[in-house]
Amino acid sequence: MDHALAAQLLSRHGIQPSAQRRAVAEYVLDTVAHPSADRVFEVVAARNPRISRATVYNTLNLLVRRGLLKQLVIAEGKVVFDPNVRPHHHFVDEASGAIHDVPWDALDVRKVEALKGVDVREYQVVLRGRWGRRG
Amino acid sequence: MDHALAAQLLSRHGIQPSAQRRAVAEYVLDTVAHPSADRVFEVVAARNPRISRATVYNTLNLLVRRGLLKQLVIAEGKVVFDPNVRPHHHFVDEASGAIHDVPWDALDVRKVEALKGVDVREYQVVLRGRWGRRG
DNA sequence: GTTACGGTTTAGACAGCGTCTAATTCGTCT
DNA sequence: AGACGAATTAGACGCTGTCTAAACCGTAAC
Repeated sequence: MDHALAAQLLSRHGIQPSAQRRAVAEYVLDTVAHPSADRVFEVVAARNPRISRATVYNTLNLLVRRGLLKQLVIAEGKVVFDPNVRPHHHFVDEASGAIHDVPWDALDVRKVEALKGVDVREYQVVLRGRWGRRG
Repeated sequence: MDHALAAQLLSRHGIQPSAQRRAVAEYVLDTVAHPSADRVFEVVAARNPRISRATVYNTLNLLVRRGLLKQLVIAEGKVVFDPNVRPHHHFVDEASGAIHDVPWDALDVRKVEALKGVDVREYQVVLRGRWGRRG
């Protein structure tokens, strides 16, 4: 994602597009790698040494609050981020730990509405196994 | 769960039933609270002060390896344990963070076998929302 | 009963993730 | 240039989890 588009997106969501926030946004809003916060810090700091860990964490949490990013609790020991904020499922490769998106329509979940006594705000299927094999 | 039954279960799975392991098993194999490792340590240490954090972690990992317990990566920042090792789904209460089991048959997931190029070893639906409301 | 042995437990050091704070820097407006 | 609020920074801190080396069992042999 380029500089100008990142700034545009931030502004449109009420976030002041500082240089550091643009740098974070350029990477994290345009990846399918589901990076952790520390991974984002590594990548962004490599390009732009003038950024601190705290700023990366603050910016990521801000992007989540503003709906540009979604937090996933799927990987052990850390939270990862996904710029795809539309409903979809996730596949976790057990060998590599890599997380892959599975389109919403690829699976069919029924009877969610039939659950009694609960208010479901969102749901997803989390699959684990091996990715990239003859299925 | 009582002393004798815990010892029996451990032995049956090839685990020497020491006093510390029995104490951990008595609690964690008979709860629906989905406790974290540190929570297990708190509860067990309160009853039996002669146990260390390392032993609790070691015992929990051992129970997982032996199939008596399942690890869940659902809560932020920590792993939780579930003595229900049969397939089932999970509901996360967003207000309290509490995790509830949802029976396998309560939901119906279709088209998993139709996924191409993957080898699915297991899957579950993770729901988030409010538990205990008129649904 | 004491010796020896393998397995278990222990305290504490250590590393990674994430938050917080106080001080500094930045951008803008005057 | 000066002043102000917002953003950023380094580092301290707390929690989760693993590792290590030493101490501690329990049992079997003498």
